[in-house]
Amino acid sequence: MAKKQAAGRRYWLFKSEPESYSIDHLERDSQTFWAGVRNYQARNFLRDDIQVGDGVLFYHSSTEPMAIVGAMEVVKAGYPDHTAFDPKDHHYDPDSDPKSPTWYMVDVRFARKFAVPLTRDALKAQKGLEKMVLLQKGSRLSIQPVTAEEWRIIEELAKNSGKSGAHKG
DNA sequence: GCCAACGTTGGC
DNA sequence: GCCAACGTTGGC
Repeated sequence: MAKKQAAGRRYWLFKSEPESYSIDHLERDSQTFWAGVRNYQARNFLRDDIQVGDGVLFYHSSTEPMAIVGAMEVVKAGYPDHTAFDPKDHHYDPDSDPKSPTWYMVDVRFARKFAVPLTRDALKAQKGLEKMVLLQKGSRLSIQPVTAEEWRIIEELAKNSGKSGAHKG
């Protein structure tokens, strides 16, 4: 029981630059493998912690506006990132041996796109999200944990901004 | 476009 | 095993 705790659903946030892969790409594809993560801390989450059924927030980074734009669900837990083995792939890593892979990925499916993106500024202004990894100064983790409480607040925000968006103001 | 924060590499 | 140099991330 060391590895698979029977704990409940857990929550995460994945970053992506929308120019390379956006929520709209995911909606089009409906499912994808989240490849190309080349950071050990993020790798550990992918390999060891992220489980089928976990909820994942989709964050658009390095864009205007930076925002959480929707949600996904994990449909396959950590397995070797094959893009590391392909010399033609942008994420090729000659040090990753297929017999003992360095890098891992998970599969996610599109759950929903928020009616209104929850911008970084809005998140920063939101009570209860002060400790979000995303909002910590200098945080560069592209795969990061989200607490159940943070998830709840964000779901609520998404729901409410969706409503008010209909009648502006 | 700038640059601070961070992670990785490599000389010693 | 330290740490300076370097490359990258990503907010601003």
